Amino acid sequence: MQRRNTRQRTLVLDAVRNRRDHPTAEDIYLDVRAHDEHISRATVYRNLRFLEGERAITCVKAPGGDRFDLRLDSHAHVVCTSCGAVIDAPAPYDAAADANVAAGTGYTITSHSTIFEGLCPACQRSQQKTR
Amino acid sequence: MQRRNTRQRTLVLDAVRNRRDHPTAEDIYLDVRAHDEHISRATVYRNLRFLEGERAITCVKAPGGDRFDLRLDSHAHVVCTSCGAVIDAPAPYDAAADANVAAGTGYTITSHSTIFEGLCPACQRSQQKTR
DNA sequence: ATGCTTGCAAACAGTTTGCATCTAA
DNA sequence: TTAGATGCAAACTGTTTGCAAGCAT
Repeated sequence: MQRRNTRQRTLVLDAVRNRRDHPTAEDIYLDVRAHDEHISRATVYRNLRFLEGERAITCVKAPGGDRFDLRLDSHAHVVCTSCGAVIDAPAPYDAAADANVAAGTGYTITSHSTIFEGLCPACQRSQQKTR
Repeated sequence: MQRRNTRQRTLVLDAVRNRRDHPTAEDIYLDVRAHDEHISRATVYRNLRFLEGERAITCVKAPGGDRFDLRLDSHAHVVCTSCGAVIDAPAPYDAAADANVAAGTGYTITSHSTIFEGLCPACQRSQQKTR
């Protein structure tokens, strides 16, 4: 299998690179559309999966759909339960936990992911107004 | 709003109670179907969400769909990347992490969930055979 | 020239919803 | 009696796939 550098593939990778806010596949699609009016959603999805497989990007499984990220190291995320915003969490990766769970379950653990849930500052403010 | 104890609602709750393996909505639907040939998928989904809202059950966001659980305390899970099995992880809930992330981000953190990924013992064996 | 990639549309999985009917309280 | 609950089918969201045509190598 040969990797080909198509214009579309480059556009998708660049779109992920140009964002720091964990975009959804749809976000990337819209960004790429701004550069190429004819690219299809299928191509964007295929390339996101392809780049994920190549470990050029990673994906975060958030409620409401996958989010993509340039960061390659495992790290936790915070999701706003109101607006859906996703940011990196300032929490260290606990590698020892993987070993402990492996020992306790018999599973082979490759990694773990942690998602914190809460309200982002903006949504905290707008909820105060409402009440 | 009044909560009504319909036969269907009871069947759904009982079905979750009778399983210890984090069933999907479809699993529950099939179990309930065994007792009532005419119950609809919509009713099962509605009742799962309803019971979740009442905090009678919890749901785990696993790849491939939500999994339901009788346990009400926050706890980590292990997902087999090959067969999709979900089990409870023998890992303590780190409440201090919530406070740390809240302090570091300005978010109000309500909780976090951790999902370990790896291969269950059965899939480890079958992968060895294949190679 | 070869075969990986694309665009399109259709298929798909999981879940939710509109609506007329039914039923628990 | 009546508001909440059901069953059915259709809608919906996010994502994947079959296929003929296109393009990187």
